Amino acid sequence: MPHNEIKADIIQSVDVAISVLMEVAANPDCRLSNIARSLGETKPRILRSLRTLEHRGLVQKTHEGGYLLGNAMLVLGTAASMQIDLVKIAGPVLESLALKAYETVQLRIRDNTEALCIAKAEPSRDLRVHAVVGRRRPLYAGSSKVLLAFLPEDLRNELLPISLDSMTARTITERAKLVQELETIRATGYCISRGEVSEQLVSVSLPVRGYDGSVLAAINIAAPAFRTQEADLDRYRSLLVEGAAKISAGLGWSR
Amino acid sequence: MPHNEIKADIIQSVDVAISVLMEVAANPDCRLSNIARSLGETKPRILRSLRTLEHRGLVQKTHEGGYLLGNAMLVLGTAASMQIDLVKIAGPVLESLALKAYETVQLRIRDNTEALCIAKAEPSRDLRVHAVVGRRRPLYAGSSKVLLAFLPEDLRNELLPISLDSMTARTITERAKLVQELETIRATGYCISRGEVSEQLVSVSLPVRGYDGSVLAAINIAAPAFRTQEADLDRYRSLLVEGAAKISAGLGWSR
DNA sequence: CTAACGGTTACGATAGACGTAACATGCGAA
DNA sequence: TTCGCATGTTACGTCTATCGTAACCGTTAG
Repeated sequence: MPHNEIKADIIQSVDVAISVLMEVAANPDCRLSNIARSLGETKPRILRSLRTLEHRGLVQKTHEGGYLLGNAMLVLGTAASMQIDLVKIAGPVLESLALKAYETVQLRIRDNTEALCIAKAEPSRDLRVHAVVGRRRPLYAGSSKVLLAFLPEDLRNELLPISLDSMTARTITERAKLVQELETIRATGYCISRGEVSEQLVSVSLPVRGYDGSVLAAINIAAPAFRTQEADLDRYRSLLVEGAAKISAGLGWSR
Repeated sequence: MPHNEIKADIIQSVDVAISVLMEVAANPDCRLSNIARSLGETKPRILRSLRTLEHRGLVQKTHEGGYLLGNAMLVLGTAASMQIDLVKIAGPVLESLALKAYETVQLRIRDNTEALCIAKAEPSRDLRVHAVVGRRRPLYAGSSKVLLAFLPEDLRNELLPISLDSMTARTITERAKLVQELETIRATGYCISRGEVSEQLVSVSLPVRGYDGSVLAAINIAAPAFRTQEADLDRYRSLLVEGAAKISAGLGWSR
């Protein structure tokens, strides 16, 4: 059976069960057949998975037969946010930044080859940038570039895909230009993106450092371009400097 | 093997993997051997589970070798709070109540034979009641009684344990008295607990209803007894009436 | 030094998870 | 009505994926 060559001691049943969880998370109220089809598995297998997950409260079945994440998931989720220092410490800081900047603030980490949003805070105004915990973005576009910039050179090169897909007209797609931009980011310590990911948005971002000085995450403020002047970007930047310092300090970093 | 007789199509490997998750959630930074011992499983089995979970980012290993919940868990957790109507709708209401009452507010559901806290909001004052999402309490003591009161009679009797353990001197331990109290709660529509669960605490609670009028949850405000007058309890009660109505309405209930 | 413990690997035996196939049910079209 | 095509479910025999044992490293402690 020439199936998956590389597999390091993974329990398949658990692995598909996790896939099922992810699927339910991504498609609320989805049904057995959908999941089976999306994952390319047989229905009985998925059914068994779902039953097991339901048994433990990780998913629940609506009276119409759709599946949702369950209460145990809430419990595990809040436990996670208490256990992960980064989130625990960053939470209040993000809130405070969102209040002061009156724009959306996000905390992102690098998850393998992508940037992953793991926390956010949104201002209470009608028009605002919408952030989603769990959303992934390429590392080379927009604010996420900071996560790339401070990486050891070999790893950085490894993580840069051969071709840089352009998300908007302003996305940097030339590798050389990107490398140069990363250099600038490392020098100045921050990154400003104007419409690289989404035409109408601008954002400022800064690195967050761990106890050993390594860059663990990036915080950024994202705003609609039309209401954001240069002066605002400057303000956001200094707010972020303060916020990043606070989080980094909480993680044990002393410059 | 005279082990567990009743089991309805549960995948064991997944089941223990979930147990492992729970264990990691409850004991941050715990180690392989601990988990294996707590669960009464062999080390290799748990190691395989952990590896699989780590592979998918549900847990992560600290450089010291302890295990924590991982980033994927955060994602699933926030997905859960967006999917579960009750939490989604109640969230802002709880926040607003906590602000007005300036005391801790909790949302609880019945999970089998226990009350389970699935959301909370705490005021920003130094001395406050500490609530934990995921904490379980018996159904018959304190605020949780509302969850019992509105249940169909047969189920209610089934869920009452033979002996009511007293948590404090004020816990109701006589079954007859409890039944009478439940009657009162049903009649008045709310429940006040004075030190039934913890000596120094008082709390008021009300039922939250689903689209069909069934009681899905209970919200309560808990406060230190020493700073809570009768008038405060009254205020909390009317705040809760308002809040419960808002949540119930959000769930599709029209009296 | 040995003993004890945590983590890990190897491997062969077997329980248990697997897919196939068939059944149940509902819905809509022909 | 009957047929077709979905979804969800059960049954069952096959065989594989998962299990525990045992042995192996390291490190710590005594």
